Amino acid sequence: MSKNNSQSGFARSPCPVTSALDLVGDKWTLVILRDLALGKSRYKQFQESPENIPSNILADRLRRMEEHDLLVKTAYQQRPPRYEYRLTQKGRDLIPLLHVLAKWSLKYRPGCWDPPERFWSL
Amino acid sequence: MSKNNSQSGFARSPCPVTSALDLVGDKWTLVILRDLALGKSRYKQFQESPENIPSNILADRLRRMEEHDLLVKTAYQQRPPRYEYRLTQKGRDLIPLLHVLAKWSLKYRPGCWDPPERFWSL
DNA sequence: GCCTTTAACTTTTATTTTGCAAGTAATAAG
DNA sequence: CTTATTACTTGCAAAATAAAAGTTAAAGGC
Repeated sequence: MSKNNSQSGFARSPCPVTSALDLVGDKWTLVILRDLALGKSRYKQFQESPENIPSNILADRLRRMEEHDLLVKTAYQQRPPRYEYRLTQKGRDLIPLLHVLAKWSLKYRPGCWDPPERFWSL
Repeated sequence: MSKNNSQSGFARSPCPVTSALDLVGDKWTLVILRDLALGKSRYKQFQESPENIPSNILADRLRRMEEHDLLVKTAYQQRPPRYEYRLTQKGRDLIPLLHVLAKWSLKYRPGCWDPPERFWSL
């Protein structure tokens, strides 16, 4: 049920590269972070992204990201219960990762689209 | 046998964030990149890193990274056959990712170690 | 020549993670 | 009372990852 290495909090090693990757280095977390950074905040909106994240994975990742305080989940109405997800500062501090990834892709992956202007100013 | 979406070369979408993640957004590729960036070049050296990458995965990732031109594999002697792996410019251009990850960890993941001085100047 | 060692993998067999399809809960609207 | 919407959960299949052991091609010692 848990995937972490003993008590240390580091799944693989205390290396600052891998310790971050232990939290965000999976197939979907940074995709969700991108959506959050671009202003999406609701479950449905994440599902509508072109990558088609499976619903169970989405629920699990949102849960884990909240657990690690990358985002906060709040009800924006209670009848019927509806929620929104927002990045914390800890989560926003990962946005530079998205910039590096995007710049690299624009250089080396022909055919990928240009992000909206405001992406770069996040 | 292949994991890519039709002909486009993009496994998930042409988004510049996900298109890079399609290549390096798995559990091990960036750990290997870290080792390469820090000067390791041989199979055995990667295996000795504290994260303990499984041997079959290491072989597969090195293969994929070469396939995507993130590194080149060359024999540094032929009897017995021995190889070394070196980053290409395309691979080196991913190093800023490691810097962002490490900075974030130093801020938010207490207990992880400080990288060697020369890590930051890569 | 024979035995042990080393580097670089591969193979086999688990275990875990991811993906897909369908289902559920709590309302609102008609 | 029926349909729709949002936010999920559940069950099962498929794929990825992991652990352990085995293989290949030599070198080096005795």
